[in-house]
Amino acid sequence: MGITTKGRATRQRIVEGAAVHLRGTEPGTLTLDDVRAITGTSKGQLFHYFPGGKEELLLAVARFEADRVLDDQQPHLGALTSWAAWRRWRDAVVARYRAQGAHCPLGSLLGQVHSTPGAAEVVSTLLGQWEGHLRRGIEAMQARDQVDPALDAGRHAAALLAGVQGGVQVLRSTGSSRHLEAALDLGIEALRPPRTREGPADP
Amino acid sequence: MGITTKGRATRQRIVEGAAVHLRGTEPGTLTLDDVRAITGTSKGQLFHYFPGGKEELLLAVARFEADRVLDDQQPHLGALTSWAAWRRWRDAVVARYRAQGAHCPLGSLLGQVHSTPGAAEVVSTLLGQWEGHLRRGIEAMQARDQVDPALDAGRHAAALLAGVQGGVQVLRSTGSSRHLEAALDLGIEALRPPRTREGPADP
DNA sequence: GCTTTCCTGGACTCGACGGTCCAGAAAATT
DNA sequence: AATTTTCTGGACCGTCGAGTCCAGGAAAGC
Repeated sequence: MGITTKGRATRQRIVEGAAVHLRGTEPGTLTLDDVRAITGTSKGQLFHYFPGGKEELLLAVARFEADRVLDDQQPHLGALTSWAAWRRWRDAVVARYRAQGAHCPLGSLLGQVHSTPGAAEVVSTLLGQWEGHLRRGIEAMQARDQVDPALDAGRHAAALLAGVQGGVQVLRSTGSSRHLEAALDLGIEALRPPRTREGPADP
Repeated sequence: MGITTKGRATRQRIVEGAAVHLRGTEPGTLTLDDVRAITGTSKGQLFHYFPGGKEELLLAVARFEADRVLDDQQPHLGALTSWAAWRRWRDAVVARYRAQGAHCPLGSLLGQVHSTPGAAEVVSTLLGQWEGHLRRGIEAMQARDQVDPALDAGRHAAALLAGVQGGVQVLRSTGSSRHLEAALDLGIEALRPPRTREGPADP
């Protein structure tokens, strides 16, 4: 009564293989036979590890990809304590989504495993964590007197997150990162004090 | 050699019926038999009017819905010439997407008929028109000295559009309009002159 | 070493769904 | 009224893909 090391490895191989395939094609076109072919497994194994079938597998992939989304923005996202850090984060986001072009795992998941119970939870968690990082970043800047303390960190974090999400969506549709960059730049700009737009120097 | 009035009506009935169904369910679950059932038509008619099959039908629905998106924001979106008009537009957007909750036609289309040739064009056109309205609105405000003429209208329009798109996406996922409202409010706020945050009075 | 549990492979079922076909009704055209 | 075109209904087909089943191989436990 337990799971062997070999079993764990196979399960992991399935999830990662499916994730890779999902990154290269439209979601919804993914078939279990695709997964079989890519990961070198059999139907038996698929249903052995994911008794809930395709939906359970997709949800596992969703969790896997959700983790990657924030990881790819680290270490910048976790330490937004200077204007330079914000700049690096902004560049990392643009670079990441430019690179992946038409396929945002989050977007794919949002569009695909939408109405299931656990799926909404995965998305909510991801968005919540993302926004939390941004909010704490803004608060850190406020604590350092580089951002007006009267500014509502929660609102700005929410707006910034929305801008990034929308920018990525437009990027996926049109291939241009113009909106993403505009949303990021103006969103960050809005944090700077209105009087001295350059703000205190960054060591 | 021509199309009869009856034919036109049937075609329209098919498109609208499919659109209604698409608004109430996940896209991708739509089957031709669903459309048949809803619109009271037969397979023969479906392929008579849409020889390209499901894809052509979906594309027709996409165009139909894309028109609705901007129409629903009128007349506000077409005349953003005062702060009050911006406010009305903002309220209209929030109300519209709150009401439709989990199903944004644009979002559905983005996620569904993604990779086809004409689909990208529909989305690009819609986004382009939307952004154009916003840009002209900002320029109109600049012409009236209510917005700093040095401000880059194109960039702000792009960022605002991204914020709306992302806000709607979050709304679809979490059910909360917090992000959408934050993105709209802060995006519009960013247009106001920094010195006099209240701006000239609105007659 | 023997038993029990876990792991793997693949053949098979079965339903769903897109798409085809054609015959006949309804309009339009002459 | 005859004829041609368009419209409509529905039976039919082929495929594809999710999920089942079970038999045999590998580990783990005793």
